[in-house]
Formats: sequence, C-alpha cells, structure tokens
Amino acid sequence: MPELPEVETVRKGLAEHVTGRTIITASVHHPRVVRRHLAGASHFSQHVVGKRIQSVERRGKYLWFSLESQGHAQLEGLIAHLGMSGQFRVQDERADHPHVRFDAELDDGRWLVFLDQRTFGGVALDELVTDTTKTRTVPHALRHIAPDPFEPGYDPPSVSRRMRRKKTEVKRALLDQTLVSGIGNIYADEALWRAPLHPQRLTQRLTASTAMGVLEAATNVMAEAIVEGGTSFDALYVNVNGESGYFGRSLAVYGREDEPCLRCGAPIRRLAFTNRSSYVCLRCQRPPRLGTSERLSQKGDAAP
DNA sequence: CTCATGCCCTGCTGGC
DNA sequence: TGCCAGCAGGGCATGA
Repeated sequence: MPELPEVETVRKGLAEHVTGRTIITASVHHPRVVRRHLAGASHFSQHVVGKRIQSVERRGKYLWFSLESQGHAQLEGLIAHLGMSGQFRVQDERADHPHVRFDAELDDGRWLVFLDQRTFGGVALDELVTDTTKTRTVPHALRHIAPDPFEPGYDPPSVSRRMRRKKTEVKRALLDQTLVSGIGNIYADEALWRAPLHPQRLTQRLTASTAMGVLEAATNVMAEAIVEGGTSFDALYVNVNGESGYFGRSLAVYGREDEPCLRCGAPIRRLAFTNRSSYVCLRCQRPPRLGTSERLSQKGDAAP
C-alpha cells in the first residue's frame, strides 16, 4: 500500500543511511524479487557489488539508488518498487527473517535489507537516461512513468489537458501512472473527497478548473502525508511497511465506511471498484448524471 | 491506438 | 475448531 508519501519517507531514510556507501556483497533470496531484471539473479548480484551509492531518488512510487562504479562516469540505477508490502531496513546485523528477498553488505559494516511478504515488489538494474521532459535522468525502464507532483517536470495544465482528453472515469485517470505518478487507491479517494468529485465522473466532462482542482487536491493531501511520515521516522529502522504511520494518518474517507463525513456528517460509503474499493461521501460527491449514450451502455445495472 | 480486466502473491478475517 | 472465500492492491500482459 505504499504510495508516494510513504515511498518518499523511505527514500529520505535510505538517503540518510546509505549515501556514499559502497556495496560489498549482495544476495538474492527469492527469484521473484528480480523478475524485472531480465539478465537474472546472479547477474544482478554480481553487478551491484563494488558500486558506490551516489544518491537515492524517487519518481512516483518507484525508488532507485544511483550507482557509480570506479573509473566510470556513467551511472546506473538500482530500481526498487515496494509493491504492497515491501520494506527496506538498514541494520547492523544480517537479517534472519523469512521475508528477506534481497540483502547487501555495505562498506560501513551495515546491511541493506529488502523484505517483502507478498512479493509484489522487486529490484532491477538499469541504465539512467534523460527523461521525456528533459528535466532529470531516470532509469530507462521508468521512462513511461510520468513526473509526480513534486518534480520540476510536473506541469499541471498539461496533465489537466491530457486527463480531459481521456475517455475514462476520473479515479482511473488519477491512478494512471503515465498521466501523473505516485497516486494510489488511498490518496485518490482522499483527493476526490477534497475536490469534491465522484470517482466515476467522466474526465471528458470536467472543466479545466475542476481537473486542475482535483490534481491540486491530490498534491496537497500527499504533501501533508509526507510531513506526517517524516516526523514519525525512526533512524535505524527504515520503515516502509504501510501499517505503521499509514492508518494513523488523518484520512477523511479511506477505510471509514459508515462513519460520518468530516464535512457534512453523511455516512461514508464503500463502492466496488474493479475488485477493490472506493470510499466516498455521496452527499458531497454527487454521482454523475448519465446522458443517453452512457445510459445505453450501462446494460441494465444503472443506478436507481 | 485506447481502455478495461485479470493475474500475480500471502496472511489475515469472517462466516458457517 | 477447521476450512475456505474474500480481501488487500500496483503494475503489467492481454484482449476487446
């Protein structure tokens, strides 16, 4: 469940503890963790050893360690995605835990450990290239990921235009990482409540200012969560696990089914959304009024 | 091309 | 008590 604010909290912690360190040994403990590294597990391990961590960077929900090798100006990216349950820890001893998927010994004697219960996360090595906005370098494999709202290449009017050209629901658009990155199910629901907009509103029917408004709401709610995540940060234990911090945050709708809307008091409802959930206040977030064409394509399960 | 859906995976919860 | 369905959900392959 880590979304942009949680990943940024992890990035900061990692940057503090591993910047400047050289990787001495590396081990892959589960093949699935390197499934995106097509050259394989042993290639991955061999190629990170001896590299120095120059910085820890992030775009949306992706992290990468910028690696330099002795005598080479060219940098490589060690990409990491936390998936749903990924955690990084920097610790003094090698971890003995069933969920360790990858670990590396650093030149200060400490260990960088990646744990992941549900194995949706992973790591890969990739070359760094100039991104499409020409404002920064990103791993080649992440070129399709759009800038997140905290990057210099993020251009809200452009994102708003692209969003309104799409033929889809506004919540799907917010979750589209090629449009704007970093927003997941939780912050999408929070942004839509703030806007306020029903998740099934069609992007083509939004005015430019409404589209800009929901993007701004998403940016604000994530910025506030970064501040909260940063304050509860523990030095040696680089926590990433969605559980600590996440649900302690001030969420207005997510997970609050049947509880009162903080704005109007009406009960928060949970709507089915492609095998997951959307939490909404149906009084603040009015469902779209369907036109003839949408009604015809509803196939009988239309709202009353 | 765009958009929607299903799958990957594990541990916990709730119903019977 | 034990079993199993359901749920959590990001990203990508696939099909429409």
